[in-house]
Amino acid sequence: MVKQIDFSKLYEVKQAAIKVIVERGYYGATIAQISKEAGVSDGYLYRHYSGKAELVKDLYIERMGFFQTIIIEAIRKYPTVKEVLVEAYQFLNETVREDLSTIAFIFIMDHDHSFDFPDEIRQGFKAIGKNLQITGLKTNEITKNRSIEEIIAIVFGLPIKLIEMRRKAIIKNDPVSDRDINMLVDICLKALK
Amino acid sequence: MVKQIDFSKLYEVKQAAIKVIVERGYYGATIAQISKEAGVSDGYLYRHYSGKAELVKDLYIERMGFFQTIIIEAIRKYPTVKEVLVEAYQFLNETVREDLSTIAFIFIMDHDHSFDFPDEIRQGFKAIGKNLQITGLKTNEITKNRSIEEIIAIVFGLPIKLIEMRRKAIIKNDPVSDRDINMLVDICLKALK
Amino acid sequence: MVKQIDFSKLYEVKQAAIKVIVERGYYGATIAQISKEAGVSDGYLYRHYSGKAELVKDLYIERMGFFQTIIIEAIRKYPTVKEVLVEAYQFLNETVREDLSTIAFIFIMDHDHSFDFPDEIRQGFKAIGKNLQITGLKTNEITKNRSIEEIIAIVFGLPIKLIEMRRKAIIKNDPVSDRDINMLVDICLKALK
Amino acid sequence: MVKQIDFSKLYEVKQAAIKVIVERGYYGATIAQISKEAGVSDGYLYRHYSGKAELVKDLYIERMGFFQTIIIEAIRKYPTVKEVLVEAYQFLNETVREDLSTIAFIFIMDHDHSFDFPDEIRQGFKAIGKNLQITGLKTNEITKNRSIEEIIAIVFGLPIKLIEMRRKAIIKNDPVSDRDINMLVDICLKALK
DNA sequence: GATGAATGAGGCTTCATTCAT
DNA sequence: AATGAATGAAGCCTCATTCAT
Repeated sequence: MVKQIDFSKLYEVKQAAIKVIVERGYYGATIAQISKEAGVSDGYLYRHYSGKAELVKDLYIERMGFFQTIIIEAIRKYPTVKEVLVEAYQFLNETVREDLSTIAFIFIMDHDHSFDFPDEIRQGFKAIGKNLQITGLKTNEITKNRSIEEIIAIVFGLPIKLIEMRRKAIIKNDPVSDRDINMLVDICLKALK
Repeated sequence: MVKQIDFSKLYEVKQAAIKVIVERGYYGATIAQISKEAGVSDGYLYRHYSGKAELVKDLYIERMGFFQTIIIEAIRKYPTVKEVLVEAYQFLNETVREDLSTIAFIFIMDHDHSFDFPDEIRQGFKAIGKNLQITGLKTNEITKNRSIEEIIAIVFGLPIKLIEMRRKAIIKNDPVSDRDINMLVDICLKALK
Repeated sequence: MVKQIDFSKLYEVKQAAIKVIVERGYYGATIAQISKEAGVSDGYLYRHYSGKAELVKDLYIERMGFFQTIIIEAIRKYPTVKEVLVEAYQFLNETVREDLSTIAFIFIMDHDHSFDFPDEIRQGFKAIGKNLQITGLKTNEITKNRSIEEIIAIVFGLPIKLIEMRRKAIIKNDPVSDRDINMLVDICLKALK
Repeated sequence: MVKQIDFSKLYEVKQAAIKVIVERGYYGATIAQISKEAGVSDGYLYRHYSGKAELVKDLYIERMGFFQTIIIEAIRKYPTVKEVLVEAYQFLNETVREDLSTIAFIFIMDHDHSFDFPDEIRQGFKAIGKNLQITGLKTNEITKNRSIEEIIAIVFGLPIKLIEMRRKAIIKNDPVSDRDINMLVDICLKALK
């Protein structure tokens, strides 16, 4: 009756899903584990989603969409690409630091080829690329030779690769630091120019 | 007098594994699908590998290791980072064009949190980073502020992200072209400097 | 409000397991056969046991343990070995007549070299042997030359062999009768003296 | 061409089969293991037997039949049941001591309900029972109340149970000794009378 | 609305058997 | 005659999903 209860339960389910998926991967995560972690029954989830796949897709859209929104708003707010990048990477780092698993979850789904990549997220990246390009062209931070696709590759490819390398301990496995972020911004700006 | 092992079958299995994993992800790929695709029996695989995990790990080491070897040899052969990158990306593109899925496969396993990342590949990346740095410092193509980790992130993060974006059709889904490669080399060199 | 565990189903599974194992041996019995015989799904079993081995071990402990309990209580209740044996063999015959296969099942597992013999059952036999000896020495029904081990061999070896012979139809395959039991008691008492 | 070679190979296969079956049970023993142990190919066996089941059945008949022959000959040779039993149990113990696995193999198959018990072995037991009865009635070692079935149960049930108990270490797990055998003979004679 | 007992399709793997050489 | 590479049926088990309560 009272929707509040629902939403908090649903929130628990989502958090549990992220936690378990990060720990064991999408296929390794079972409904039973997620339900237990969330303190709800196995069947509960099916009252809100058609199944595991839908839950995860919704969750991906919600979290990745939020991240995209942050960036889009940063683009609106700041006049330079540099400021946008700093804001975006700071967010990646700070806001998400207390909840690192969300970013890990996004990564996992992002690279799972069995995951049906949502079109709205695709459109979001396109929009970010376009708007970054517009900003960059105005401020001369981005060369006109740089395509939208390249811009996205640079802006997202570098931090993602860095985080991945840390996870795999290629060179070291420290958490990403503020210094790392500044360096990333630096590299991106050079690559964009 | 005795039936000989048919190595072409093994090759078929590997190709099939890559194909199916690229289509459906590691967990989404089943032994039955791989076997069917390869035109062998379900049991065949187990005469050569202890299981699915070993097949995939071996395959990853084989393919990623080959790619690393190409780069390491390019570093030995060429005096500039630019030439190394052109060679490496050309390889990525030409040699692998007829079998683009190998790159996608590597990418998938690369980001799979349940995949036990092979140490020899980790060491390979480290070596590539170090040697690229040495070359780059000599030729002034790489600033001394760029750490080995950042060099690897740049050199591998960008092309991989581009390929991944093409797969997801973020902007377009054309195969990667020579023009794309030249641009990638360009961006990398800027980012390294 | 919630579906209750249907314990009759669990009972059916146990009975089915015994039936199928008696028909085809431990390894010859498949989960599919047991499930079908019990009228439950293949997966049902795994909600109660970690697997086939655990089901069977539990079942063995349950049934053999019950039999041991009967004997131990008979020893407490009756002052002579003869009365204990009559009670025990009657039980073997009457209580178990409608479900003779339980004895066969116990026998199968008893002789299966891959079966991890439960220590509690081992201890049960030891206790029975010791207490029978004590009783028998008091009543002069057991010679002091008879070791505990020999007592157990006699008391359990004879009826079990008889039942086994009936199964294999060495001489005949009638069910064990009251007359058979009296004769068994007789033989045991002679062997013990 | 030379049959000798064949027979020695076949002998190796049989010995290997026994060894592996004793180690891992009938189902646990694989053709691959047996072949490897025997130093022949997997396919070899199928040139002499229709399959695993036939190999094992033949082997059982061969070995159990040999044991039965020993007893039957002992009955012919000796005028008293006691002497027969001593001979039989001695054989069980001494002759087989150097090849304990044969007796273990017989036991395993004997108690495997998936094993199709060979009729000729059944007949062998019947014959042994009958002839023992004839001898025992003559010498007064067996009461006329003792049926053939009971005689077999006593004569085979006791040593088998003892050996089984040793295997399971119910009381102790020493190998069966000469003293044990004398005691067994003693007990049997009492039980038969 | 919520539960969780029960289901059963489908996954991985084993291994007796076949048959080209 | 003998081999052993290859097969594929069949086993055990998992887990997303259903539905009676």
